[in-house]
Amino acid sequence: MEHDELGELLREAGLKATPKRRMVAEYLLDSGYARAVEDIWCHLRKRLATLGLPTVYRIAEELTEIGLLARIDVGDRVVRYAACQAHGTGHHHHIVCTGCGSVGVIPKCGFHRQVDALERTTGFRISGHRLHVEGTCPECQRREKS
Amino acid sequence: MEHDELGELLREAGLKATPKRRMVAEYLLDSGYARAVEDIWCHLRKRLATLGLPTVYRIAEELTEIGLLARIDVGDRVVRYAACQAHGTGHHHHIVCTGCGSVGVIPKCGFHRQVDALERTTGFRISGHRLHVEGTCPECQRREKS
DNA sequence: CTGCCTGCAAATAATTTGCAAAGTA
DNA sequence: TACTTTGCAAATTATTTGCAGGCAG
Repeated sequence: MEHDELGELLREAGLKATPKRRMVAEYLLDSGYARAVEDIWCHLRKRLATLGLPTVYRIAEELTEIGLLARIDVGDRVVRYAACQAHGTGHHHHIVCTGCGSVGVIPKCGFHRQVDALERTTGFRISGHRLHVEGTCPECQRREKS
Repeated sequence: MEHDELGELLREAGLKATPKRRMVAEYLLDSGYARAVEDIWCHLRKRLATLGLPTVYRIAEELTEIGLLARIDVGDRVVRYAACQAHGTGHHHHIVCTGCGSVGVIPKCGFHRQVDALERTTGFRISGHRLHVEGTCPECQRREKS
């Protein structure tokens, strides 16, 4: 038997490697898109009819907690999840296609360089930040031209 | 009579300068805090019992549309609104105190310098971004020490 | 006076929770 | 076996909508 990477990741995090957790993780890892919980559920239900919506909510949160997924907030008040391709590589942000929801990685974040100056000018002690970038992915650009 | 700045702003935007719109705007302009719609409503209702919650929702959105308020998204799924102190001064972001909700301005945003490089490396055409910074405001820092 | 504003009541819609049954290690 | 995970049904909660009456310009 080969290295069951996903299973190990889950168990290391103290989660049991159940089929449903695997399904959700694998679906998003393969897809490369940010998906609403309901979308994930609709898709996976075709394979496994007994999958419950609350379960998908719970799993998505757990997988986000352990860094496997990223919460993507497009601004409608629907939380989406995407495979965090930069899982384990440290601080980074995501760029999301407004057309199709595909997600890219922004590996370097220049913001930390501004933090000192900002703390001085605002008086705030800065504890964290979140950058949301949107645009059009290469594929959707191609589609536009036609 | 003096310059009714707020009234003018509203009318210029094509909105009637009604007392309720003024109340919401003035409350947030004075407060300096990010407030959930329900908080705004609870506060203003003491003065004006007939104020409806849906009205506050509508007004907050309108005032955001015209740039007077800013939508603040703390990550719980409750939309908050704050006076946009940098109203009219162009692109900027906000820093929000996790303790009390007070809001500061981040006048300069270094992100545009990264856009070109990022478009090249990701292939995305970038159309916009949103930076959310959190921290502890000076007052809450003082309070912590005691 | 005319059309924009607003209150109220009710509808949505996403997400959460309780609990008993089922599955993993 | 012991503890985690999950399904289902129902509850929550923020936000939205429809519509009749009210108010600013």
